[in-house]
Amino acid sequence: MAVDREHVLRSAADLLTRKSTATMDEVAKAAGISRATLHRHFAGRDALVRALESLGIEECEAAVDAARPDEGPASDAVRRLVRELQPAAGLLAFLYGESQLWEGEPQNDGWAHLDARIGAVFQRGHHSGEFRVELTPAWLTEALYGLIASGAWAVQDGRVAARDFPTMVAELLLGGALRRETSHVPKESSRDREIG
Amino acid sequence: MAVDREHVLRSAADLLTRKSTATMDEVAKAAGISRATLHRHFAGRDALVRALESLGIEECEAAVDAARPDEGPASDAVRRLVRELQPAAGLLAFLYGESQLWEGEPQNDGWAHLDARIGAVFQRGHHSGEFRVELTPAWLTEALYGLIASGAWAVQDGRVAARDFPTMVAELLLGGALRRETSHVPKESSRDREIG
DNA sequence: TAGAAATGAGACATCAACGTCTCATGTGCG
DNA sequence: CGCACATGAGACGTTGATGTCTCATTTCTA
Repeated sequence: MAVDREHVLRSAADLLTRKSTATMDEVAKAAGISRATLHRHFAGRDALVRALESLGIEECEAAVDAARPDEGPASDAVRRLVRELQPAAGLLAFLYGESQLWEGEPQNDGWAHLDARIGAVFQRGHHSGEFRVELTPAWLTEALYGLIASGAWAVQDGRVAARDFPTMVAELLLGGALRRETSHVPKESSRDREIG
Repeated sequence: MAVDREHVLRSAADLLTRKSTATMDEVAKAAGISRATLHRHFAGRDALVRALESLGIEECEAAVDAARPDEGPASDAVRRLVRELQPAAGLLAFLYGESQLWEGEPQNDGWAHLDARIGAVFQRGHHSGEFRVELTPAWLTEALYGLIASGAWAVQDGRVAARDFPTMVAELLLGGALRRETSHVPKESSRDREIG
């Protein structure tokens, strides 16, 4: 009976990832509930997007936690990060596009916290000498979001296989960020394969 | 008297890059004309976006031409390409986001032509052994668009300096695509500096 | 200069999405 | 069983953007 708020948000995320301009009616239908009920749980479109924003931040924070960003080489941390972020990639792509519209509005500062955590990984890579200093942490963070969004869309349109997503994103990003002498990009250490 | 169609399109591109949901009224104001006149030149919002699409394709094609994609090392071709594409980056970012909405609609197949030309550069890099084969040309092309869009937004929000745009985008992209033994990224050859 | 053409300003109807509301139905719980 | 509550369906008014139209004004041109 009681609507599963989580399920509604997941459905909305799925739909809005594919069609960011979807109607409240479409969102409701996608979740299998009526528009009235949708409005009972989310005061309006804004409230829904805010909720999705919170969900996205939660998922990303959880992904960063799971990626153990402070452990081992920064490059491995980035690989883990991309892998952990993949489930949230679609939602992230939607929110990344949406964020271009919030001009001066009081946006959720959860993003700032997330940016800082991710930026710290790149910064760590700089200090350890793993990453090239020409590319700033801020830009690498931005590029990570951008590549994840591009990857999510490419997967959705069938231009990239879902199973290749982590490799495509992480190896492209790292190749640019990683300073290394050899052309061989190491496989992920076996320790990092327990999940994938 | 006669409205400068080019100027209207430029203004619209500038505005829509910053605010993709801008109203026809806002577009008109940004171009310094009345909404009525805007409608006289572009039958509606769709027509305007179509025109912007054509403009974007034109500019990209011109940029690819100017980048001499078949000359010299593929990596240098990519650097030239990014540099030539920078002026169109904002428009490209808008259209890239917009393209996520056209599901099955008959989109301008000028994009296919452009994709093919850009993809060919990466393919050339694969065949010559410059680029890593793990990253497909299709993905590299997608990533190029994504990074240009990310770069355009980062510049607009002041997170990246405009003058650093070509370096940030090209070096990140190439570092991932380029197979090289040394960590030193070569400066652009002096031949390529005549424009920048 | 006079006519033709283009523009600006604004009125107007239309339409789609929104948000609110009501009422009947169905489900869970005491 | 009977009550309370959540839902579904749909009506309703509102809003914002769109597209069309008119008319006075300005600008170009013959």
